[in-house]
Amino acid sequence: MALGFLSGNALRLDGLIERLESAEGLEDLQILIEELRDSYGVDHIVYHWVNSNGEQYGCGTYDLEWVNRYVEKGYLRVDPVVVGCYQRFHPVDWKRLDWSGKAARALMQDAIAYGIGNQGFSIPLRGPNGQFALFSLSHNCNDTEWEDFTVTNRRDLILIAHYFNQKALEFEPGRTPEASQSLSPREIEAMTLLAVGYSRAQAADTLSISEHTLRVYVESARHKLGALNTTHAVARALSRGVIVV
Amino acid sequence: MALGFLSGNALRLDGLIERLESAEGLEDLQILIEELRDSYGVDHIVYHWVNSNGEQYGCGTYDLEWVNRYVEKGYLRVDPVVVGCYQRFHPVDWKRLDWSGKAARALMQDAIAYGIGNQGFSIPLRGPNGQFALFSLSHNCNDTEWEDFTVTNRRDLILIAHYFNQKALEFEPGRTPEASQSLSPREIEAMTLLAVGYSRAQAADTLSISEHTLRVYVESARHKLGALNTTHAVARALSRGVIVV
DNA sequence: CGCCCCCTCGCTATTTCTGGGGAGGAAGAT
DNA sequence: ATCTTCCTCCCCAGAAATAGCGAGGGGGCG
Repeated sequence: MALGFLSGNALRLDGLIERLESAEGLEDLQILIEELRDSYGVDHIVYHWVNSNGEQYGCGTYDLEWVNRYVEKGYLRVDPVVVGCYQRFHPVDWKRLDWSGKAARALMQDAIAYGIGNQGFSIPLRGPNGQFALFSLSHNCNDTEWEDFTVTNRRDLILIAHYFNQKALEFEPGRTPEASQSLSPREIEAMTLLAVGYSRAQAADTLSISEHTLRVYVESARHKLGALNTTHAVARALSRGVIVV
Repeated sequence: MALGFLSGNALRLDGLIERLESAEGLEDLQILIEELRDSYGVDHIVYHWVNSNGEQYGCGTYDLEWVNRYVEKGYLRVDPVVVGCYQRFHPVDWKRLDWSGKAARALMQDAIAYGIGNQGFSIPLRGPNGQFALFSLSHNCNDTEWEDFTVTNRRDLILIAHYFNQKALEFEPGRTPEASQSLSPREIEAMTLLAVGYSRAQAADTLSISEHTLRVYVESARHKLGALNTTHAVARALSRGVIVV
Protein backbone atom coordinates (compact mmCIF):
# COMPACT_ATOMS: atom_id res chain seq x y z
CA MET A 1 0.00 0.00 0.00
CA ALA A 2 1.23 3.41 -0.94
CA LEU A 3 -0.76 5.32 1.63
CA GLY A 4 0.26 8.93 1.43
CA PHE A 5 3.32 8.61 -0.74
CA LEU A 6 2.54 12.07 -1.97
CA SER A 7 3.14 13.56 1.43
CA GLY A 8 5.38 16.55 1.55
CA ASN A 9 5.67 16.62 -2.19
CA ALA A 10 5.01 20.27 -2.80
CA LEU A 11 5.57 20.06 -6.53
CA ARG A 12 2.95 17.38 -6.94
CA LEU A 13 0.48 19.42 -4.95
CA ASP A 14 1.17 22.45 -7.09
CA GLY A 15 0.60 20.47 -10.24
CA LEU A 16 -2.60 19.04 -8.91
CA ILE A 17 -4.04 22.36 -7.93
CA GLU A 18 -3.12 23.80 -11.29
CA ARG A 19 -4.97 21.00 -13.00
CA LEU A 20 -7.87 21.53 -10.67
CA GLU A 21 -7.98 25.17 -11.60
CA SER A 22 -8.07 24.39 -15.27
CA ALA A 23 -10.85 21.81 -14.99
CA GLU A 24 -13.80 22.64 -17.19
CA GLY A 25 -16.55 20.38 -16.04
CA LEU A 26 -17.65 17.70 -13.65
CA GLU A 27 -16.05 15.11 -15.91
CA ASP A 28 -12.63 16.67 -15.38
CA LEU A 29 -13.20 16.61 -11.65
CA GLN A 30 -14.17 12.95 -11.87
CA ILE A 31 -10.93 12.15 -13.67
CA LEU A 32 -8.92 14.17 -11.17
CA ILE A 33 -10.54 12.56 -8.18
CA GLU A 34 -9.70 9.12 -9.51
CA GLU A 35 -6.09 10.08 -10.07
CA LEU A 36 -6.04 11.59 -6.64
CA ARG A 37 -7.23 8.33 -5.14
CA ASP A 38 -4.48 6.45 -6.94
CA SER A 39 -1.84 8.98 -5.95
CA TYR A 40 -2.76 8.80 -2.31
CA GLY A 41 -3.26 5.08 -2.44
CA VAL A 42 -6.57 5.19 -0.62
CA ASP A 43 -9.64 3.14 -1.46
CA HIS A 44 -12.00 6.00 -2.13
CA ILE A 45 -12.23 9.74 -2.44
CA VAL A 46 -15.56 11.50 -2.78
CA TYR A 47 -16.63 15.05 -3.27
CA HIS A 48 -20.19 15.29 -2.17
CA TRP A 49 -22.42 18.31 -2.39
CA VAL A 50 -25.35 18.25 0.00
CA ASN A 51 -28.18 20.49 -1.00
CA SER A 52 -30.72 21.65 1.55
CA ASN A 53 -33.53 19.89 -0.24
CA GLY A 54 -31.67 16.65 0.16
CA GLU A 55 -30.58 16.72 -3.45
CA GLN A 56 -27.10 15.46 -3.97
CA TYR A 57 -24.47 16.07 -6.50
CA GLY A 58 -20.80 15.45 -6.80
CA CYS A 59 -18.25 12.97 -7.93
CA GLY A 60 -16.11 10.28 -6.47
CA THR A 61 -14.93 6.73 -6.66
CA TYR A 62 -17.71 4.95 -4.82
CA ASP A 63 -19.59 2.22 -6.65
CA LEU A 64 -22.71 3.53 -8.32
CA GLU A 65 -24.58 0.79 -6.53
CA TRP A 66 -23.59 2.17 -3.16
CA VAL A 67 -24.41 5.72 -4.15
CA ASN A 68 -27.88 4.68 -5.27
CA ARG A 69 -28.45 2.71 -2.11
CA TYR A 70 -27.30 5.67 -0.04
CA VAL A 71 -29.77 7.96 -1.75
CA GLU A 72 -32.63 5.46 -1.70
CA LYS A 73 -32.24 4.65 1.95
CA GLY A 74 -32.09 8.33 2.81
CA TYR A 75 -28.82 7.76 4.61
CA LEU A 76 -27.98 11.40 4.15
CA ARG A 77 -30.14 12.36 7.09
CA VAL A 78 -28.64 9.86 9.51
CA ASP A 79 -25.07 9.68 8.29
CA PRO A 80 -22.87 10.71 11.23
CA VAL A 81 -20.29 11.93 8.76
CA VAL A 82 -22.71 14.42 7.27
CA VAL A 83 -24.28 15.38 10.57
CA GLY A 84 -20.94 15.61 12.33
CA CYS A 85 -19.28 17.66 9.63
CA TYR A 86 -22.28 19.94 9.50
CA GLN A 87 -21.57 20.96 13.06
CA ARG A 88 -17.84 21.29 12.72
CA PHE A 89 -15.38 23.45 10.92
CA HIS A 90 -12.26 21.34 11.03
CA PRO A 91 -11.73 18.05 9.22
CA VAL A 92 -12.82 14.97 11.14
CA ASP A 93 -11.72 11.41 11.41
CA TRP A 94 -14.78 9.19 11.12
CA LYS A 95 -13.73 7.35 14.25
CA ARG A 96 -14.35 10.45 16.32
CA LEU A 97 -17.95 10.77 15.25
CA ASP A 98 -20.97 9.54 17.12
CA TRP A 99 -21.94 6.15 15.71
CA SER A 100 -24.17 5.21 18.62
CA GLY A 101 -27.45 5.82 16.86
CA LYS A 102 -29.34 2.81 15.56
CA ALA A 103 -29.61 4.17 12.04
CA ALA A 104 -25.95 5.15 12.10
CA ARG A 105 -24.80 1.68 12.96
CA ALA A 106 -26.99 0.19 10.28
CA LEU A 107 -25.44 2.58 7.80
CA MET A 108 -21.94 1.64 8.86
CA GLN A 109 -22.60 -2.06 8.49
CA ASP A 110 -24.15 -1.48 5.13
CA ALA A 111 -21.26 0.68 4.02
CA ILE A 112 -18.67 -1.90 4.98
CA ALA A 113 -20.66 -4.51 3.09
CA TYR A 114 -20.32 -2.31 0.02
CA GLY A 115 -16.59 -2.06 0.52
CA ILE A 116 -16.34 1.49 1.76
CA GLY A 117 -13.56 0.90 4.24
CA ASN A 118 -13.40 1.11 7.99
CA GLN A 119 -11.40 4.31 8.11
CA GLY A 120 -12.47 7.69 6.86
CA PHE A 121 -11.59 11.36 6.90
CA SER A 122 -13.90 14.17 5.86
CA ILE A 123 -13.45 17.86 5.30
CA PRO A 124 -16.51 20.11 5.61
CA LEU A 125 -16.79 22.80 2.97
CA ARG A 126 -19.08 25.80 3.05
CA GLY A 127 -19.84 28.32 0.36
CA PRO A 128 -22.18 31.24 -0.16
CA ASN A 129 -25.94 30.81 0.22
CA GLY A 130 -25.51 28.04 2.72
CA GLN A 131 -23.72 25.73 0.34
CA PHE A 132 -22.41 22.69 2.12
CA ALA A 133 -20.22 19.96 0.72
CA LEU A 134 -17.96 17.21 1.92
CA PHE A 135 -14.61 16.02 0.69
CA SER A 136 -14.05 12.54 2.05
CA LEU A 137 -11.39 9.87 1.90
CA SER A 138 -11.98 6.32 3.02
CA HIS A 139 -9.71 3.37 3.34
CA ASN A 140 -9.22 -0.06 4.82
CA CYS A 141 -6.39 -0.15 7.31
CA ASN A 142 -5.66 -0.06 11.01
CA ASP A 143 -5.97 2.95 13.23
CA THR A 144 -2.28 3.79 13.43
CA GLU A 145 -1.74 3.79 9.70
CA TRP A 146 -4.76 5.97 9.21
CA GLU A 147 -3.71 8.36 11.94
CA ASP A 148 -0.29 8.75 10.32
CA PHE A 149 -1.82 9.30 6.95
CA THR A 150 -4.28 11.95 8.06
CA VAL A 151 -1.77 13.82 10.17
CA THR A 152 0.74 13.89 7.35
CA ASN A 153 -1.65 14.90 4.60
CA ARG A 154 -4.14 17.01 6.48
CA ARG A 155 -2.98 20.36 5.14
CA ASP A 156 -2.66 19.25 1.56
CA LEU A 157 -6.08 17.72 1.73
CA ILE A 158 -7.63 20.85 3.13
CA LEU A 159 -6.20 22.81 0.23
CA ILE A 160 -7.25 20.27 -2.34
CA ALA A 161 -10.76 20.16 -0.88
CA HIS A 162 -10.89 23.93 -0.99
CA TYR A 163 -9.90 24.15 -4.63
CA PHE A 164 -12.21 21.27 -5.44
CA ASN A 165 -15.17 23.07 -3.96
CA GLN A 166 -14.20 26.26 -5.70
CA LYS A 167 -14.40 24.48 -9.02
CA ALA A 168 -17.59 22.65 -8.17
CA LEU A 169 -19.26 25.95 -7.30
CA GLU A 170 -18.47 27.17 -10.79
CA PHE A 171 -20.18 24.15 -12.29
CA GLU A 172 -23.23 24.28 -10.14
CA PRO A 173 -26.34 23.68 -12.17
CA GLY A 174 -28.96 26.38 -12.23
CA ARG A 175 -27.47 28.91 -9.88
CA THR A 176 -28.01 31.98 -12.01
CA PRO A 177 -28.34 34.92 -9.68
CA GLU A 178 -30.70 37.02 -11.78
CA ALA A 179 -29.38 40.48 -12.20
CA SER A 180 -31.37 42.03 -9.43
CA GLN A 181 -31.76 45.76 -9.24
CA SER A 182 -29.85 47.22 -6.41
CA LEU A 183 -31.72 48.57 -3.44
CA SER A 184 -31.55 52.19 -2.43
CA PRO A 185 -29.87 53.05 0.88
CA ARG A 186 -33.18 53.63 2.59
CA GLU A 187 -34.53 50.37 1.26
CA ILE A 188 -31.51 48.55 2.60
CA GLU A 189 -31.93 50.15 5.98
CA ALA A 190 -35.59 49.22 6.05
CA MET A 191 -34.97 45.63 5.04
CA THR A 192 -32.15 45.29 7.52
CA LEU A 193 -34.33 46.45 10.38
CA LEU A 194 -37.07 44.03 9.41
CA ALA A 195 -34.49 41.26 9.20
CA VAL A 196 -33.46 41.85 12.80
CA GLY A 197 -36.99 41.54 14.04
CA TYR A 198 -38.39 45.08 14.02
CA SER A 199 -42.02 45.53 13.12
CA ARG A 200 -42.81 48.09 10.46
CA ALA A 201 -43.82 50.58 13.13
CA GLN A 202 -40.59 50.09 15.08
CA ALA A 203 -38.48 50.26 11.97
CA ALA A 204 -40.19 53.46 10.88
CA ASP A 205 -39.62 54.91 14.31
CA THR A 206 -35.97 53.94 14.23
CA LEU A 207 -35.51 55.65 10.89
CA SER A 208 -37.57 58.62 12.05
CA ILE A 209 -40.01 58.38 9.20
CA SER A 210 -43.69 57.61 9.03
CA GLU A 211 -44.72 54.04 8.94
CA HIS A 212 -46.25 54.65 5.56
CA THR A 213 -42.97 55.78 4.10
CA LEU A 214 -41.26 52.74 5.46
CA ARG A 215 -43.92 50.66 3.83
CA VAL A 216 -43.14 52.24 0.51
CA TYR A 217 -39.49 51.23 0.89
CA VAL A 218 -40.37 47.70 1.78
CA GLU A 219 -42.80 47.43 -1.11
CA SER A 220 -40.24 48.86 -3.46
CA ALA A 221 -37.57 46.51 -2.23
CA ARG A 222 -39.99 43.62 -2.51
CA HIS A 223 -40.67 44.38 -6.14
CA LYS A 224 -37.02 44.83 -6.95
CA LEU A 225 -36.22 41.52 -5.34
CA GLY A 226 -39.10 39.81 -7.07
CA ALA A 227 -40.43 38.68 -3.73
CA LEU A 228 -43.97 37.66 -2.87
CA ASN A 229 -44.06 39.09 0.62
CA THR A 230 -41.87 40.77 3.21
CA THR A 231 -40.48 37.57 4.63
CA HIS A 232 -39.59 36.39 1.17
CA ALA A 233 -37.97 39.72 0.39
CA VAL A 234 -35.83 39.58 3.51
CA ALA A 235 -34.83 36.02 2.72
CA ARG A 236 -33.82 36.98 -0.81
CA ALA A 237 -31.95 40.05 0.33
CA LEU A 238 -30.01 37.91 2.79
CA SER A 239 -29.28 35.18 0.29
CA ARG A 240 -28.02 37.66 -2.22
CA GLY A 241 -25.93 39.47 0.30
CA VAL A 242 -27.82 42.70 -0.29
CA ILE A 243 -28.20 43.00 3.44
CA VAL A 244 -26.06 41.48 6.16
CA VAL A 245 -27.45 40.47 9.50
CA MET B 1 9.89 45.99 1.69
CA ALA B 2 9.97 42.29 2.34
CA LEU B 3 6.64 41.51 0.75
CA GLY B 4 6.19 37.79 0.87
CA PHE B 5 9.67 36.75 1.87
CA LEU B 6 8.08 33.79 3.50
CA SER B 7 6.84 32.40 0.24
CA GLY B 8 7.57 28.80 -0.44
CA ASN B 9 9.07 28.38 2.98
CA ALA B 10 7.28 25.23 4.00
CA LEU B 11 9.11 24.92 7.29
CA ARG B 12 8.06 28.35 8.41
CA LEU B 13 4.45 27.60 7.49
CA ASP B 14 4.57 24.38 9.47
CA GLY B 15 5.91 26.18 12.51
CA LEU B 16 3.30 28.84 12.22
CA ILE B 17 0.43 26.41 12.01
CA GLU B 18 1.79 24.48 14.96
CA ARG B 19 1.87 27.64 17.00
CA LEU B 20 -1.61 28.47 15.82
CA GLU B 21 -2.82 25.09 16.96
CA SER B 22 -1.35 25.58 20.40
CA ALA B 23 -2.83 29.04 20.89
CA GLU B 24 -4.91 29.28 24.01
CA GLY B 25 -6.81 32.51 23.70
CA LEU B 26 -7.51 35.56 21.64
CA GLU B 27 -4.37 37.16 23.04
CA ASP B 28 -2.22 34.45 21.50
CA LEU B 29 -3.95 34.97 18.20
CA GLN B 30 -3.29 38.68 18.46
CA ILE B 31 0.42 38.05 19.00
CA LEU B 32 0.50 35.59 16.14
CA ILE B 33 -1.26 37.91 13.77
CA GLU B 34 1.26 40.65 14.49
CA GLU B 35 4.16 38.32 13.88
CA LEU B 36 2.47 37.16 10.75
CA ARG B 37 2.21 40.72 9.52
CA ASP B 38 5.91 41.24 10.14
CA SER B 39 6.84 37.96 8.50
CA TYR B 40 4.90 38.75 5.38
CA GLY B 41 5.96 42.33 5.40
CA VAL B 42 2.47 43.66 4.81
CA ASP B 43 0.95 46.67 6.48
CA HIS B 44 -1.99 44.92 8.11
CA ILE B 45 -3.54 41.56 8.74
CA VAL B 46 -6.95 41.22 10.28
CA TYR B 47 -9.12 38.34 11.34
CA HIS B 48 -12.61 39.61 11.53
CA TRP B 49 -15.60 37.67 12.71
CA VAL B 50 -18.97 38.95 11.62
CA ASN B 51 -21.56 37.66 13.98
CA SER B 52 -25.11 37.03 12.84
CA ASN B 53 -26.33 39.69 15.27
CA GLY B 54 -24.07 42.22 13.64
CA GLU B 55 -21.67 41.98 16.55
CA GLN B 56 -18.04 41.95 15.62
CA TYR B 57 -15.14 40.21 17.09
CA GLY B 58 -11.64 39.37 16.08
CA CYS B 59 -8.09 40.54 16.14
CA GLY B 60 -5.71 42.30 13.87
CA THR B 61 -3.25 45.08 13.40
CA TYR B 62 -5.54 47.92 12.50
CA ASP B 63 -5.49 51.01 14.66
CA LEU B 64 -8.10 50.90 17.37
CA GLU B 65 -9.22 54.28 16.12
CA TRP B 66 -10.05 52.88 12.72
CA VAL B 67 -11.80 49.86 14.17
CA ASN B 68 -13.99 52.09 16.31
CA ARG B 69 -14.76 54.33 13.41
CA TYR B 70 -15.63 51.33 11.28
CA VAL B 71 -18.08 50.08 13.85
CA GLU B 72 -19.57 53.48 14.60
CA LYS B 73 -20.12 54.35 10.99
CA GLY B 74 -21.70 50.97 10.37
CA TYR B 75 -19.28 50.36 7.54
CA LEU B 76 -19.85 46.66 7.95
CA ARG B 77 -23.06 46.92 5.99
CA VAL B 78 -21.61 48.77 3.05
CA ASP B 79 -18.08 47.41 2.96
CA PRO B 80 -17.60 45.83 -0.47
CA VAL B 81 -15.04 43.52 1.07
CA VAL B 82 -17.61 42.06 3.45
CA VAL B 83 -20.42 42.01 0.92
CA GLY B 84 -18.20 40.65 -1.82
CA CYS B 85 -16.71 37.92 0.32
CA TYR B 86 -20.13 37.01 1.57
CA GLN B 87 -21.13 36.03 -1.92
CA ARG B 88 -17.95 34.23 -2.83
CA PHE B 89 -16.09 31.16 -1.80
CA HIS B 90 -12.62 31.88 -3.10
CA PRO B 91 -10.27 34.56 -1.81
CA VAL B 92 -10.66 37.93 -3.44
CA ASP B 93 -8.40 40.80 -4.31
CA TRP B 94 -10.04 44.01 -3.19
CA LYS B 95 -9.46 45.50 -6.61
CA ARG B 96 -11.92 43.05 -8.11
CA LEU B 97 -14.76 44.12 -5.87
CA ASP B 98 -17.48 46.57 -6.73
CA TRP B 99 -16.48 49.97 -5.31
CA SER B 100 -18.95 51.93 -7.40
CA GLY B 101 -21.40 52.59 -4.59
CA LYS B 102 -21.32 56.00 -2.95
CA ALA B 103 -21.01 54.57 0.53
CA ALA B 104 -18.30 52.20 -0.64
CA ARG B 105 -16.22 54.99 -2.07
CA ALA B 106 -16.61 57.04 1.07
CA LEU B 107 -15.43 54.03 3.05
CA MET B 108 -12.39 53.59 0.83
CA GLN B 109 -11.37 57.22 1.16
CA ASP B 110 -11.84 57.06 4.88
CA ALA B 111 -9.85 53.84 5.11
CA ILE B 112 -6.95 55.27 3.17
CA ALA B 113 -6.97 58.29 5.43
CA TYR B 114 -6.55 55.92 8.35
CA GLY B 115 -3.62 54.25 6.65
CA ILE B 116 -5.24 50.99 5.62
CA GLY B 117 -3.46 50.65 2.32
CA ASN B 118 -4.67 50.68 -1.23
CA GLN B 119 -4.23 46.96 -1.80
CA GLY B 120 -6.04 44.18 -0.06
CA PHE B 121 -6.74 40.48 -0.13
CA SER B 122 -9.48 38.73 1.82
CA ILE B 123 -10.34 35.12 2.44
CA PRO B 124 -13.95 34.28 3.33
CA LEU B 125 -14.35 31.72 6.10
CA ARG B 126 -17.51 29.88 7.00
CA GLY B 127 -18.26 27.66 9.94
CA PRO B 128 -21.23 25.88 11.44
CA ASN B 129 -24.42 27.77 12.33
CA GLY B 130 -23.82 30.31 9.62
CA GLN B 131 -20.57 31.55 11.09
CA PHE B 132 -18.86 33.96 8.76
CA ALA B 133 -15.43 35.50 9.14
CA LEU B 134 -12.83 37.24 7.08
CA PHE B 135 -9.08 36.95 7.04
CA SER B 136 -7.70 40.00 5.32
CA LEU B 137 -4.33 41.43 4.39
CA SER B 138 -3.83 44.98 3.29
CA HIS B 139 -0.83 46.84 2.04
CA ASN B 140 0.43 49.91 0.24
CA CYS B 141 2.07 49.08 -3.06
CA ASN B 142 1.41 48.96 -6.77
CA ASP B 143 -0.79 46.47 -8.55
CA THR B 144 2.00 44.31 -9.91
CA GLU B 145 3.70 43.82 -6.60
CA TRP B 146 0.41 42.93 -4.97
CA GLU B 147 -0.51 40.54 -7.74
CA ASP B 148 2.81 38.76 -7.33
CA PHE B 149 2.41 38.60 -3.60
CA THR B 150 -1.10 37.18 -3.63
CA VAL B 151 -0.40 34.64 -6.35
CA THR B 152 2.69 33.42 -4.52
CA ASN B 153 1.16 33.21 -1.08
CA ARG B 154 -2.42 32.39 -1.86
CA ARG B 155 -2.29 28.76 -0.77
CA ASP B 156 -0.38 29.39 2.41
CA LEU B 157 -2.77 32.14 3.31
CA ILE B 158 -5.79 29.96 2.74
CA LEU B 159 -4.34 27.40 5.09
CA ILE B 160 -3.41 29.96 7.70
CA ALA B 161 -6.85 31.52 7.50
CA HIS B 162 -8.39 28.11 7.90
CA TYR B 163 -6.41 27.27 11.01
CA PHE B 164 -6.99 30.74 12.35
CA ASN B 165 -10.73 30.35 12.07
CA GLN B 166 -10.57 26.91 13.60
CA LYS B 167 -8.91 28.38 16.66
CA ALA B 168 -11.20 31.36 16.82
CA LEU B 169 -14.23 29.07 16.78
CA GLU B 170 -12.88 27.41 19.90
CA PHE B 171 -12.65 30.75 21.64
CA GLU B 172 -16.06 31.96 20.59
CA PRO B 173 -17.70 33.74 23.49
CA GLY B 174 -21.26 32.42 23.39
CA ARG B 175 -20.72 29.26 21.50
CA THR B 176 -23.39 26.90 22.79
CA PRO B 177 -26.00 29.08 24.47
CA GLU B 178 -28.99 28.97 22.19
CA ALA B 179 -27.41 27.82 18.99
CA SER B 180 -27.91 24.27 20.16
CA GLN B 181 -31.67 24.44 19.77
CA SER B 182 -32.01 22.65 16.48
CA LEU B 183 -35.20 22.73 14.49
CA SER B 184 -37.25 19.63 13.85
CA PRO B 185 -37.64 18.41 10.24
CA ARG B 186 -41.15 19.75 10.01
CA GLU B 187 -40.10 23.06 11.41
CA ILE B 188 -37.35 23.29 8.85
CA GLU B 189 -39.77 22.49 6.06
CA ALA B 190 -42.18 25.11 7.30
CA MET B 191 -39.51 27.78 7.63
CA THR B 192 -38.09 26.94 4.24
CA LEU B 193 -41.46 27.33 2.56
CA LEU B 194 -42.00 30.68 4.24
CA ALA B 195 -38.54 31.75 3.16
CA VAL B 196 -39.40 31.10 -0.49
CA GLY B 197 -42.47 33.26 -0.30
CA TYR B 198 -45.31 30.93 0.63
CA SER B 199 -48.03 32.25 2.89
CA ARG B 200 -48.89 30.13 5.88
CA ALA B 201 -51.93 28.79 4.08
CA GLN B 202 -49.92 27.84 1.01
CA ALA B 203 -47.18 26.27 3.07
CA ALA B 204 -49.69 24.26 5.05
CA ASP B 205 -51.28 23.12 1.84
CA THR B 206 -47.92 22.12 0.40
CA LEU B 207 -47.13 20.06 3.47
CA SER B 208 -50.67 18.65 3.49
CA ILE B 209 -51.33 19.76 7.03
CA SER B 210 -53.75 22.22 8.52
CA GLU B 211 -52.74 25.81 8.71
CA HIS B 212 -52.96 25.59 12.47
CA THR B 213 -50.39 22.88 12.58
CA LEU B 214 -48.11 24.80 10.37
CA ARG B 215 -48.49 27.72 12.69
CA VAL B 216 -47.39 25.61 15.58
CA TYR B 217 -44.21 24.73 13.73
CA VAL B 218 -43.49 28.30 12.88
CA GLU B 219 -44.13 29.43 16.44
CA SER B 220 -41.95 26.67 17.78
CA ALA B 221 -39.17 27.52 15.36
CA ARG B 222 -39.48 31.16 16.26
CA HIS B 223 -39.03 30.43 19.93
CA LYS B 224 -36.10 28.13 19.30
CA LEU B 225 -34.44 30.77 17.18
CA GLY B 226 -35.17 33.48 19.71
CA ALA B 227 -36.89 35.51 17.03
CA LEU B 228 -39.43 38.26 17.49
CA ASN B 229 -41.57 37.46 14.48
CA THR B 230 -41.70 35.22 11.46
CA THR B 231 -39.55 37.42 9.27
CA HIS B 232 -36.93 37.59 11.98
CA ALA B 233 -37.07 33.84 12.43
CA VAL B 234 -36.53 33.23 8.73
CA ALA B 235 -33.66 35.69 8.71
CA ARG B 236 -32.01 33.97 11.65
CA ALA B 237 -32.57 30.53 10.23
CA LEU B 238 -30.93 31.65 7.02
CA SER B 239 -28.03 33.36 8.76
CA ARG B 240 -27.37 30.31 10.86
CA GLY B 241 -27.58 28.01 7.91
CA VAL B 242 -30.50 26.13 9.44
CA ILE B 243 -32.39 26.55 6.20
CA VAL B 244 -31.16 27.29 2.71
CA VAL B 245 -32.96 29.06 -0.08
C1' DC C 1 -36.35 71.21 -19.90
C1' DG C 2 -38.30 66.88 -19.21
C1' DC C 3 -37.46 62.18 -17.28
C1' DC C 4 -36.48 59.13 -13.74
C1' DC C 5 -35.34 57.80 -9.30
C1' DC C 6 -35.22 58.73 -4.44
C1' DC C 7 -37.42 60.42 -0.27
C1' DT C 8 -41.46 61.80 2.23
C1' DC C 9 -46.46 61.62 3.64
C1' DG C 10 -51.87 60.35 3.56
C1' DC C 11 -56.25 57.25 3.23
C1' DT C 12 -59.27 52.75 3.16
C1' DA C 13 -60.39 48.00 3.10
C1' DT C 14 -59.16 43.28 3.24
C1' DT C 15 -56.28 39.60 4.35
C1' DT C 16 -52.88 37.55 7.16
C1' DC C 17 -50.19 36.92 11.30
C1' DT C 18 -49.54 36.76 16.24
C1' DG C 19 -50.07 34.96 20.90
C1' DG C 20 -52.39 32.87 24.08
C1' DG C 21 -55.15 28.65 25.37
C1' DG C 22 -55.84 23.09 25.04
C1' DA C 23 -55.47 17.87 23.47
C1' DG C 24 -54.26 13.34 21.71
C1' DG C 25 -51.13 9.82 19.43
C1' DA C 26 -46.51 7.98 17.93
C1' DA C 27 -41.60 7.34 18.42
C1' DG C 28 -37.39 7.35 20.63
C1' DA C 29 -34.43 7.87 24.70
C1' DT C 30 -33.25 6.80 29.69
C1' DA D 1 -41.80 2.06 31.98
C1' DT D 2 -41.75 6.72 31.88
C1' DC D 3 -40.44 10.90 29.86
C1' DT D 4 -39.59 13.88 26.29
C1' DT D 5 -39.97 15.36 21.64
C1' DC D 6 -42.43 15.50 17.58
C1' DC D 7 -46.60 15.68 14.81
C1' DT D 8 -51.29 16.70 14.31
C1' DC D 9 -55.62 19.39 15.11
C1' DC D 10 -58.91 23.16 17.13
C1' DC D 11 -60.71 28.24 18.88
C1' DC D 12 -60.40 33.29 19.44
C1' DA D 13 -59.39 38.33 19.55
C1' DG D 14 -56.30 41.82 18.52
C1' DA D 15 -52.29 43.37 15.98
C1' DA D 16 -49.93 43.66 11.70
C1' DA D 17 -49.26 43.33 6.88
C1' DT D 18 -50.98 43.88 2.07
C1' DA D 19 -53.01 46.18 -2.09
C1' DG D 20 -54.69 49.88 -4.17
C1' DC D 21 -55.47 54.75 -4.83
C1' DG D 22 -53.25 59.26 -4.11
C1' DA D 23 -49.47 63.85 -3.67
C1' DG D 24 -45.24 66.80 -3.64
C1' DG D 25 -40.10 68.21 -3.35
C1' DG D 26 -35.23 67.14 -4.56
C1' DG D 27 -31.33 65.57 -7.43
C1' DG D 28 -29.02 63.88 -11.48
C1' DC D 29 -28.78 63.24 -16.55
C1' DG D 30 -29.32 63.89 -21.51
